[in-house]
Amino acid sequence: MPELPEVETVRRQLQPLIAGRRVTGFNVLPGAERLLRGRSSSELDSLLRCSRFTTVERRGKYLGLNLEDGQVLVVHLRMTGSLRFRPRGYEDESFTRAVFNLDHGDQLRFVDVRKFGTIDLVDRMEEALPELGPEPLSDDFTIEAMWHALRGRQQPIKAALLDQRNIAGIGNIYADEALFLSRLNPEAPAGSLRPAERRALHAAIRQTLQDGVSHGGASFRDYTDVDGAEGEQQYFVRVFRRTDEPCDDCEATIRRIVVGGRATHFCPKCQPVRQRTRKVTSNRPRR
DNA sequence: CGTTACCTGAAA
DNA sequence: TTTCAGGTAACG
Repeated sequence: MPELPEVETVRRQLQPLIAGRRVTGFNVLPGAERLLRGRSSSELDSLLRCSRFTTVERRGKYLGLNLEDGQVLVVHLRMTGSLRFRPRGYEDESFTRAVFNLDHGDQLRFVDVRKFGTIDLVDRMEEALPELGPEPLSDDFTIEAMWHALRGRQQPIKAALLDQRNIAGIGNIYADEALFLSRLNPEAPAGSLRPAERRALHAAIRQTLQDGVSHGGASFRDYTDVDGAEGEQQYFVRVFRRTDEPCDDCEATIRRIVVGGRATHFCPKCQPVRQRTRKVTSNRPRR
């Protein structure tokens, strides 16, 4: 569920809370063993015990919790996961799947209704990451870098934005929002964008992700921050989950279709289908 | 490329 | 009761 802005919100909150804190124990609750992807709770417990957290990094939708001995705890929240920092004596919470006990009795809890989330412990963060495209909020995410990731692709632009190998961190909310802001039809072939459209999309991606971070992420259902609080970005969306509501800009009715297997929301008047004027000539091989 | 599976609860 | 869900990997 959480996308780049939600994960970045967690990163920013978590780092000052756990930096310098020592792990006194770790355990996965019964029925959630898959979270560790084949490793055992006791194995992780012995590897983590007595180590101190330092900084927290983010790459796409992945969090990297660095430990002073060089290990990195790589966490992916998937659809419903959340990391919660809870002080000593805080009440138990439903759907807690794993607990990091910290010094002074505080806990870092991994709460995840659907149990899709993952936790890996590695020596370098990259070891736990799949192939990921550029960071859309970094300085090197230029229009050219974006186009390099999209050119030659026949797939719908919506699907291309969701593919983490193209650009890291965009999910269903921010893909729909970025396409609305740039007035692009979600089904337009990714490789068909003209220069003006590329510029618009690039600006829209950065704008919508930055807005999401500014508002502490979007809580449509399960997302909460490190304190269990909701974000505010859901109050600012232009199309996401606003099916049958009037468009803010033109009053046309927002539609919901399925693109690349995902619910897709758009304004048919602001984001019309355009005639292709430029053929896709090459398919860039993916390594 | 699109579809299915992974899980569980909330909403329709 | 059925459908749907901020994600991704594994299918065909």
